[in-house]
Amino acid sequence: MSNSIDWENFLKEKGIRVTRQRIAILGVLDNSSKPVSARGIFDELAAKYPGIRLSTIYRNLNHFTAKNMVKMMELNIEKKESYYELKNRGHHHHMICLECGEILPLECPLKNYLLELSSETGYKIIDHRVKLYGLCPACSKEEG
Amino acid sequence: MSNSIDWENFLKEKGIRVTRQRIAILGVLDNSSKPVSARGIFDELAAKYPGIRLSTIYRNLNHFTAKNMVKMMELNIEKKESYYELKNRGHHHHMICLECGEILPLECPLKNYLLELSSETGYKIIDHRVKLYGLCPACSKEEG
DNA sequence: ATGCATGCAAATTGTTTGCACCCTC
DNA sequence: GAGGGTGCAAACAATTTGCATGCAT
Repeated sequence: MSNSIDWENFLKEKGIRVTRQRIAILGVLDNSSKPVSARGIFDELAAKYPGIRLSTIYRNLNHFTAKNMVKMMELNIEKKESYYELKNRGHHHHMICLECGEILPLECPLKNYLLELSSETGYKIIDHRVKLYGLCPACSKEEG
Repeated sequence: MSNSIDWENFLKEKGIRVTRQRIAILGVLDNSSKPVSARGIFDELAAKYPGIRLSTIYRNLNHFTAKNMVKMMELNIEKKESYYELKNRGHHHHMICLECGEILPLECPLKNYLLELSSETGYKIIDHRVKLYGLCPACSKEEG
């Protein structure tokens, strides 16, 4: 909700060309408390930016991902749609309610485990994903 | 590698109609030490079952997933392709080498964490996914 | 002025669906 | 013989790509 971020400078500092569309996309990502899909971003922008195309969204999301500004993830077990989140929120994971879709951020429970595992196996662990699926208190009540 | 599993009976016991294709698909899953994609299964079967179609593979994988016989997952960060694994291997996770694609099964490090989290938050945790990405010892050497 | 970014449309890829026919129970 | 399963083709959905033009540097 940091309505005031100076995306123009943010992009300039990263050496990325400043365009209306890029600022708009970053704005949507920043305004959302949970990860958003490309289509989700598109839907929010379509009104204000009549000409905007999904390919533009995708191209920029890929660009941002490569520049390590956003993180791509799949939130649903079955859906093939990807979701994106600004990386400035710090490392965390998600718990998703299978019923209502609520998304809860979680602190990473693997810190120590990764260190141990790395030294045990000789693997250099670069990235990891953790997702929990379940029913939030409200929805689990309804189920009985 | 349990070449001897009696899939016919296996299916019958589950109340699932026995077909050549289903037995073949289960065979491929069982013979593979790592998760396989629908296309992967198709490629292995195309020779022996000339008429077989990807839609048959998908339909059956969905069926098996619904019957809780296999588990669907995405192995690659970027790829949208789903992978499938027999559930008879027990609960575990995967570490994937980003360089050579080697897949290592991992014991679940979250058992206690999930219990705690569940009682702390009131969430009923139904399922979860953990994936680690990195470089296996061999590949990390090459990178320097 | 140069080159990267965008709009637009068409191509790709993974997966699903409709329908007629076939096979299992 | 009845209903589910399969082959085949066509539909879908998410994402990518080619190309001409437009805009940021």
